[in-house]
Amino acid sequence: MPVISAKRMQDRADSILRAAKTVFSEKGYEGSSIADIARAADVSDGLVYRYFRNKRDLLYHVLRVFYERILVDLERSVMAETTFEAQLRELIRRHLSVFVADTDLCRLFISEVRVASDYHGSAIQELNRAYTSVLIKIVDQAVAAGTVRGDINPRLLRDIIFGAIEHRAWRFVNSRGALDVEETTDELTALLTRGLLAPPARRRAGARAG
Amino acid sequence: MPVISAKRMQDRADSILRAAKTVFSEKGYEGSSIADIARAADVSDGLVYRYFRNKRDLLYHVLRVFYERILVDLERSVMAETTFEAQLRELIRRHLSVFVADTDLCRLFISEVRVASDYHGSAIQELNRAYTSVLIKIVDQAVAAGTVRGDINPRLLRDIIFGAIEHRAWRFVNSRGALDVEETTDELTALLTRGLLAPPARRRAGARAG
Amino acid sequence: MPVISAKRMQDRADSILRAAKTVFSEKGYEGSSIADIARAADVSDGLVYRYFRNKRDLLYHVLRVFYERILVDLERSVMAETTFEAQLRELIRRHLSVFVADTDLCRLFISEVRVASDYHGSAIQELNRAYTSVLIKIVDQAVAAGTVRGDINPRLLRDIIFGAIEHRAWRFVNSRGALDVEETTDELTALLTRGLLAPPARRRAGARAG
Amino acid sequence: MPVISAKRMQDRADSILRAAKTVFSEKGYEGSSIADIARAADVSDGLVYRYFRNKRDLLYHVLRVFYERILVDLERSVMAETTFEAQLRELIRRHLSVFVADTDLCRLFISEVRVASDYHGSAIQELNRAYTSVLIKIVDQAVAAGTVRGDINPRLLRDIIFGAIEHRAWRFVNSRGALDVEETTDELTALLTRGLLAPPARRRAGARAG
DNA sequence: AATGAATGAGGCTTCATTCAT
DNA sequence: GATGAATGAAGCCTCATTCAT
Repeated sequence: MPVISAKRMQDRADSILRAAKTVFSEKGYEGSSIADIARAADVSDGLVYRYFRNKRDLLYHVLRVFYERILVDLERSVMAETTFEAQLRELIRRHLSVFVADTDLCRLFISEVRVASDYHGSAIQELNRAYTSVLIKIVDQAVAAGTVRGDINPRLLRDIIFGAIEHRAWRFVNSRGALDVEETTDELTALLTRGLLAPPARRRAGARAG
Repeated sequence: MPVISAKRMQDRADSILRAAKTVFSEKGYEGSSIADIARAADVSDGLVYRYFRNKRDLLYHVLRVFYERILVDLERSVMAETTFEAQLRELIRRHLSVFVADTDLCRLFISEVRVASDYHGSAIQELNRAYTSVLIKIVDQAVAAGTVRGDINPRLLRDIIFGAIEHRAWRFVNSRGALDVEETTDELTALLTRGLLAPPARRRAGARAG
Repeated sequence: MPVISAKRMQDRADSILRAAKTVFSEKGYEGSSIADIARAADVSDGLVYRYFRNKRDLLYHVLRVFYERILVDLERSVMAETTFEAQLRELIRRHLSVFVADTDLCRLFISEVRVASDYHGSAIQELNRAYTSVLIKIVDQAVAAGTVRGDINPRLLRDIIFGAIEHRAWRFVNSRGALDVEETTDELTALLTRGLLAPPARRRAGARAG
Repeated sequence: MPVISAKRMQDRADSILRAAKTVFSEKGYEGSSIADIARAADVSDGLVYRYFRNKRDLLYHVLRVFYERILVDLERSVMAETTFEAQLRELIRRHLSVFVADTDLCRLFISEVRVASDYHGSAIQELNRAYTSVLIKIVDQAVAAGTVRGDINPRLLRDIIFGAIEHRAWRFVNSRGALDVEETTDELTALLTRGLLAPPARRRAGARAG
């Protein structure tokens, strides 16, 4: 017989988690204090420790919830597309959207977790792996189908795409500018699929004549 | 007449800067204390404040020196190449090398500075801009020369390249694996120039016949 | 009509008391938390406060039970001996055995209670008095019988004996060595009854002659 | 060039040490906070940590100073006596005096340190050993000289004497009664040297005739 | 009667920064 | 110019105790 209902407890935990998400996002991990979070959750300092082992644990839960949210439907919606290019475009669009919608959490992840010594091999890394594995999968399929060149290293490609998006989104976000998700998606997809180089001269023959 | 010579002052400042670089690199910004740095520089705590406004200022100076170092010759050595692809390859190689050689400083930059609210518009950002502008320049030239497709957005390309390298290098660095600079340079250059997609079928016809 | 039977209440109290004994013994008073004890007793934190006023009260009850246990039969078994020396030996043996068997409780008593400001005049002190009074009694009888010198101060003797045993046992206990109860009993009894000094020379002369 | 004179620093350290001695003595180790001690020393909390590694270190320094003080001249003054009995008496007197004069420190030692897991093998234990070794020495000499019975175990005797005194003094101290050092010294010395038992009857015959 | 969630004070310790020397 | 002693504000976390359920 719990003293308060399970729902009430869940609410409390959620409330602390939400508060932590907000505070961490705004002030960074080191810059946030448990007292800040407790105050934001309208809860006593001590209660935070009933629901989370310590400050670090709280951070991980925040990021776990985040990852679980962005993972939902990712694979399904990407695989719903039929061509490699459409799949790639969908993945890029979704990932850009995450950055636009959850900039602060992305920053948190980048600046506090990926850097951390305990990241390698952690549950968070596992979620990250699950997230990026969707890309690996579509590239493998496309290589098998002959759509994508066989000398492509899927893991390098993964780093290119996620690194590029992260960088791109970050810049916009921090310069407080707006990122046009659709346009960026198109440009990035085009660049990746077709490459930088102009087509061979014979196809441009007409242009040369002009 | 200064009580100590200007040269001696410069030596002191350098010594503190060097110490700060080491300590920050090893322990991160929050993890380092002024006392740590002063001890490493064989100087009193108080003296640090004569040369640098505060801990944050010290960090910025460390990164400034770092940037100035990696900027040296960058433009010259890239422009020394004659084709766009060679220029791109050179830029990628150099940037990958920076990550490999100065992992800790890169981490410092990524986790402590780019995140900071005072980064936008700062002197550090200016250096970053100077660093990345080399890429913009070679792309603009290549577009003008018709080597690179005219619909390429040079700023997007910049984010792709630097984002990709950062991501790639970071992964290797944190998984304690070795990053093969030459191989990664080749793969990344190839991917960016030629794109992901396999050439049109008619070009493969010959191969198929073989 | 109580909601639970008196017996059940007693069981609960006993269970808490047993848990407290274990936990206090293992971790010391300050090192133990009510939560520790409640968990060990398989009971809620709050219930502890229904049976005991507070943490301190719990400690006193633990020690009370301890004292009551070691008091049982003490007087009877000591008085069953017929000579003073045998009575003294029995008392020493039993007290040494308590230290060996219940080291942790003894430590608890020494370090947490005897020191406490509320000890003087407390129920625990009363039990301690009852315990040590057995010694006073046999000494008084032996003095009356002429077996023990009349100038002996029984209270000083009491402190000597209990202090000596405590000291001796403590040393062994903390150095993780084994204390030989029988040997220590013999030596201590001999020393106390016969004193330190060698017999006068003239008595040794005869011995030497014999 | 120290910022403040060495003397000033020593004064600070002494002042903190004195404050710690007082506060620990009054409230026990666990009951004292660094803030209490800093306030008593009229110093900031942080300064305590410049002079002492941590709270425990502070406790050990307090006890070290104490031991060094009571060790001074102990051996010299005991060995100045010529007979075993006089030496023993001197040792007992001095030790009783320590308890009377420094009750609180004795309590501190007994309740906080001897109990501690880090006592065994510590510097404090070494000081304790030095202190008690004086007794071992005079007993060994007396045994060699034939004054003390050869079957006496000097280490057992040490525990008897120090245990007895500790117990005796403790009781008085805590009952706020006054301990008569001279009287207790005499009684304890007599008891230990001559033993409890009345002399054989034939020797009392003469006394009876007297 | 029993629970255990909730409180909130308080503990130890660190450290950026200042300023008397 | 240089020192490093001194400050004091936080920070994280624990836990005895209470009280709504």
